[in-house]
Amino acid sequence: MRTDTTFKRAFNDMIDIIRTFDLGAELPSENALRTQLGVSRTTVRKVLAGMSARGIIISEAHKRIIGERPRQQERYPKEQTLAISEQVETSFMEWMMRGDACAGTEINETELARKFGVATTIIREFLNRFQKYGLIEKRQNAGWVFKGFTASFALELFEIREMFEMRSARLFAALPDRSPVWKQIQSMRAAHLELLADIDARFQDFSELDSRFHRLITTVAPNRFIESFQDVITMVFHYHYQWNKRDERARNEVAIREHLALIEALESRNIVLIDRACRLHLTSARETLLHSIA
Amino acid sequence: MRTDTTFKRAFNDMIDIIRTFDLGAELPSENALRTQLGVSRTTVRKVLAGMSARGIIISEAHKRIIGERPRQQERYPKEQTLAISEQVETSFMEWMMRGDACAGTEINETELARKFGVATTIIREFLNRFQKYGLIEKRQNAGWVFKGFTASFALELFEIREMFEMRSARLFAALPDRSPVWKQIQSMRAAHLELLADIDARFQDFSELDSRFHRLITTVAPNRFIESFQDVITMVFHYHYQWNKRDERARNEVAIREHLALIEALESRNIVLIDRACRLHLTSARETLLHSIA
DNA sequence: CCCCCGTTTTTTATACATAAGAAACATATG
DNA sequence: CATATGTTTCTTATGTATAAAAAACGGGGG
Repeated sequence: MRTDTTFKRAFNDMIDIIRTFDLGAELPSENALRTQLGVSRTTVRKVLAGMSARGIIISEAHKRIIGERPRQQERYPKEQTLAISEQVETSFMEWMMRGDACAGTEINETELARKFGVATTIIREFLNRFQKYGLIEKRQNAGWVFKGFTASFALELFEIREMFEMRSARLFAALPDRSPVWKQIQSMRAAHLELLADIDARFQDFSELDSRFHRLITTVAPNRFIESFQDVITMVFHYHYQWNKRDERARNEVAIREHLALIEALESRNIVLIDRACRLHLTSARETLLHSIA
Repeated sequence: MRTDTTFKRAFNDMIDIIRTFDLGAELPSENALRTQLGVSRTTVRKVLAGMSARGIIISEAHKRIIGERPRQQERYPKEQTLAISEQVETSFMEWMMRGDACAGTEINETELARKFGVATTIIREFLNRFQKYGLIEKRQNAGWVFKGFTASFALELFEIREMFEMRSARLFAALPDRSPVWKQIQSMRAAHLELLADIDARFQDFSELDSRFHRLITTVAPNRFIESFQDVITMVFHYHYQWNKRDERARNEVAIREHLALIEALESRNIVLIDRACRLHLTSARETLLHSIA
């Protein structure tokens, strides 16, 4: 049966919303909450009911009042807020990256389902979606093969990445001054500088910033296929570097500086500079990845 | 429960194999047949059993002999040899291309399952795989949206296609004389000329040749992401033009001539010529597609 | 030993069931 | 009559079941 992760996530989010109100304040309408929480009204009502039962909310005639400040410990644990399909992703990545799997390993749906403690349906669905990352391949009537997180995977990945990103970066040169992107680039630079200033403590935050930066660059001229490919890159970096922490701090610092150089080049509108900065960064990122695979 | 399409397909294939033997001849071993038919030995045995039951094969002590020439009418009909998941693909494409769906249409798993007469599981699996074509998008907990077979879809598709194909075509310039690809290019040219000579009767064969040609070009430097993108292109052309037959003959003839020009350019090894021929063909293909969408 | 075939065990493809969640409908209240 | 809440209906996420297909096992001959 379906898990109630949506409810639990909404419940947790609701705690945060309630904390912005004073005790005794009246809550917004169900519909307003629905929009804020990004779930259906059905779920909102379930959350409200749960909070009423705990005394956090008191339902009076035609209104709901905050009766008690919710405590953080009432939150549902993170794991329970993730749909099974999301948990499977993590489990699978871990299985893969941990090195339990080398190139050519056969992937057995039943076995994975057992190992992860989920239904086979979920595994199939996951594998079908995961196929797009280019790491597994289906064989008719006979399961899947893991193709390996190999050097050639990295090279093929970066060949495409280079095409896509150079294409987007070049488009910056022709971007009008009034484009809102320049503002976003500005705040992107600020975010990079901030992170750099506190690099020793926060170097782990880079991964997410990296993804955001590269996605920003590609948004200048949206293309669904390029955006979909960004998912591949994000996945690779997110999970791969989660299991390969070597030189993480240094690696990220270098990348930040390269990003800053690229930002400067973009702002110069000089296509030669843009090209150079972009290629420099991509080459360096590729070498780093290759290095960590070997 | 699982359908026996594998068996039926193998059965049909087996008829063809048997027809290459004389009456009374001894059949190859189960293992040999397994390789020829591309199925498991379990299925081979089922096929053999079925043929024995029909008197086509006579099992004697430690050997099997052909007792009767199988008739074509004993073949299972084509539909019964397609896995449900394959049939769903066709049904879905038809539903989409017929125009039952316009941009923004919400796709309802349950409804599709009912409409196509299959289990919801299959529909979900299909949609998950189909996602990569960029025509549908998933919304959390709320089904899918059809984004429409629109002009912007075609433009985005061709932007990528151009990057990929120009990249591969350019690589030809540096290809050594002894590369086996040149031979394949030669026979590709022959196939084009043949088709052109008989264009009035065979213009419908172009679609498949087109796909093979473009795939050949990309094989010079294999990249799993580019290959996967070829699937998108193949799908688009295959199904779209199945529902848009306008000017089909003329359209295909133009494309064949463009292919021949590109082949010549490739063989010249002159990067400028290659570039021009490649771009010319892609531009023309794009315009044709755009034209047929409008 | 190595290939062939009969048998048994596993795994995949597909159907079906059901609680959670979304959406639609209905009613009430200002 | 517009908006908020109560109720009903429909859809999705996930688990379970099972026949078909694949793979593994095992005994005989050459």
